[in-house]
Order: sequence, then structure tokens, then C-alpha cells
Amino acid sequence: MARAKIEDERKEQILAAFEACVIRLGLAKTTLQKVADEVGLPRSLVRYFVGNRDDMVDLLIERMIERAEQNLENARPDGSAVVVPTLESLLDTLFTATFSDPTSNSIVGELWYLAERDETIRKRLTAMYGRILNLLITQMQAEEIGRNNEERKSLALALISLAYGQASFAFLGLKAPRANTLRLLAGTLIGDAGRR
Amino acid sequence: MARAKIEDERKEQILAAFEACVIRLGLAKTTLQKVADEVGLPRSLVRYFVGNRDDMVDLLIERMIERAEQNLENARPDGSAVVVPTLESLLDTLFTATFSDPTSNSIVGELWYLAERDETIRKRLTAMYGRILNLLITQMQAEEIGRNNEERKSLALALISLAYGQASFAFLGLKAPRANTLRLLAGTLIGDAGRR
DNA sequence: ACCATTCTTTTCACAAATGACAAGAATGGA
DNA sequence: TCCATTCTTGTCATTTGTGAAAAGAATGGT
Repeated sequence: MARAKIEDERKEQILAAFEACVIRLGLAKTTLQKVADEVGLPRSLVRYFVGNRDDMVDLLIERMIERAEQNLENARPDGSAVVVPTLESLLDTLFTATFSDPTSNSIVGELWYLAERDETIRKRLTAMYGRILNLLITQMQAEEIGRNNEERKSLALALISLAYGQASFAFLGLKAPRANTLRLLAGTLIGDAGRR
Repeated sequence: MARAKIEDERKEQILAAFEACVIRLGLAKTTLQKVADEVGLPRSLVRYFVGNRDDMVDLLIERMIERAEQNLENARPDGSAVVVPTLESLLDTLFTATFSDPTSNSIVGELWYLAERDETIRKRLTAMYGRILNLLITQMQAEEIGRNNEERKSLALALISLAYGQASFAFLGLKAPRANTLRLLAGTLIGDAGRR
């Protein structure tokens, strides 16, 4: 028939370069030309494979969110032989994996910024964090922590806030004296809820 | 001598328009022309009064941070006759004032985003939140909460994370069942530290 | 009335990013 | 070999944002 298609491969390369540019420059300052330079192709080729800038942004967002969600998915089974995750182990992965990868944080930060003015992205982010919350709530139910689901939801929100806050303020250089202090305080909150 | 100066007034108008544009469009998409349209002046006048775009951005950042810090300053004496603020009242203002004004949040969000790639802004943000942390720590000392300053610092970071997380996730539509639940959990953390 | 200062209008030039498309090169099968 | 399909190069026009500056208008004091 005809020449072999390398479209998928090229798309992949281009998106990877796009992502690198976004991490380095931010989305707003990433132009087709910059991406083209990064990937080592003429701009016209970039356009040929991924279309115009908006198309490319859409593809990238898809990629970002997929990665973030998959990252979350991977975090659940704790690698080792822990078949039944405990709330504690869930918190561990939350504090040490989910909210501590710089690249992920950078990209999610970008998404969070875009969410300010884009409802679609906002909804997807909401869904993503909603899933984490549900994970926490379900586990609390299983371990009979908290009196009712309302209380569990509040608690889950507090836990995720601690993890999120730790990551956010660490980025500013504001860190707790010891690395795992916020994680321990999270444990305190759980303890309080369990005690009642 | 000469014609009366209206420079300060004009600058003020222009910066206000700039701010409005930034809230509406984000900083990256705010151009001199947009600001000029917003304030109802030709672009050349905008340039005449506030200089080039970078100058304008600097002025805006100055304005943003000043406002945020002043907002914080105002929050300390609690308006009413509370001469001696308690840690609890401090937390109240933190949860209900500092982290709950949408405009402030929007602008600070913008700053936070810029901080990713601008060390100057990052340092200023760090200083701003560092001051809040110190406020909390000092108050804890006064009320003899926590064993030592290390513990107090961790606790303060947790408290501010709760307030910050509440604001951040509320923006995504993820709210606690009741409005003040995270504030109450913050109280729980303090209680735990005081109890020991 | 005059003038120095300040404000305002208008215009030009330049650079960057984008969109569109023609024309050529490479490739794998018939 | 030939050809349809796919990839690649190169070029052009348009738009948008920016920087700079000349020239004119307004104003307040002398």
C-alpha cells in the first residue's frame, strides 16, 4: 500500500517534548516553536502530527490527568504483599508517594492553575481528589473509625489537607522540623476519631 | 509652573484595571492592550504611566503582596475589644478571613503559580506565610501549648495546612459536610498538644 | 500672553506565534 | 517499476503584542 505510519510514535515524542517544555516554562509560555526545538523537528511537522496549539493542549491535559490517576492507582496496592491495606498504610503512600513527586506536583500544579478558568479541567481534578477522599472514607468504614460517614468525610478532608499542605508549603521552603511530623499529626487525628 | 500631575491617580486606575484583568484572564493572557481597554485609555497612555509590561507586573505583585499582608495585619487585632488574642481567635480569622476571600485567593493563587518559576516571588510568599506561622507559634508559646518550639512549629504547619487545604479543595467543590469542620479538627489538634 | 511641564494622540517598526498550503521525498506493496 | 499513501520541507500571510518616539493639546504659574 503505502509508507508505514509512524504517527503514534511521533505524537508520543512531541507530547513528551511538550510536557518537558511545560514543566520548564509553564504552559502559557510554551509555544509550538519551543516544542519543535525541544523535539528536534520543524514546527510544521509538529503541526502536522498534533494539530494546532489547542489540540496539543487538550492532548497534554489528557496525558497529565491519566498519569496522575494512574499514579494514584499504582499507589493503592502497596507494592509488597500487603493484601489488605490499612488506613495507616494508605496515609503513608499519600504522604510519601502521591504528594511528593516533584514532577507530578509540578504538572498537577499546572492543572490546578488552569482549573481556575476551565470548568472541564476543574471537574476532572475534582473527580481525581474525590477518588482519594472516597478511598480514605471506605477504609475508615472498614476499620470503624469515626461515628458516621459525615464525620469520616470531614476527617478525610483534613487528612488530605495535611498531605497537600505539606507538599505545598514545602515547595515554598516551609517544612516541618522533621520530615514526617505532619504524617504523625494525621495519625493523631485518626486516633482521636477512633477513640470516641 | 506647569500642568497638575495626575500620575498617581492614573497609576492607581491602571493597576486596578490590571488586577481586574488578571483575575478574569490570568496574568499570562493579560496584555497591555487588554488593560488599556479595561481602563478606557489608549495603550500608549498605559505605557506612559506604568512603563513596560514587566514594570507593570512588578507593581502588581507589590500591590498583591502588600494587600495580603495588610489583610493579615488587620486580622490580628480582632476588630472588637479583644486586646489579647487567643490562639482560638487567631485560628478563627485564619479560617474565616485570611483563607476565604475569593479575590484574595485568586490573586494569591496567581502568585503561587508564578512562584514556581520566579525566586523573588517565591521568597516573598515564603515570608508572608512564614509570618503567619510565627504568629501561631508565638501565640502557642504564650498559651503554653506544645512542649517545645519544634513541636509548635509542626503544629502550626498542620493548622495552616488545614486552613489552606480547606480553601483549596473548596475551590474544587470538595467541601466538608459542615462549614466549620476543619476548623474544629484544628481545635482537636491543639487540644491534643495542650493535653500532654 | 508666554512658557515649562505634563498629559495625550498617533504612527511606525519589529518580533513572535500561528495557520495554511504547495511541493517534494520516502516508503511499502501491487 | 509504479503509485498511493505518508512524511517532510519550505514559504507566505496574518495576527498580536511590544517598544519607541514625534507631534500636539492642556494646564498652572509668572
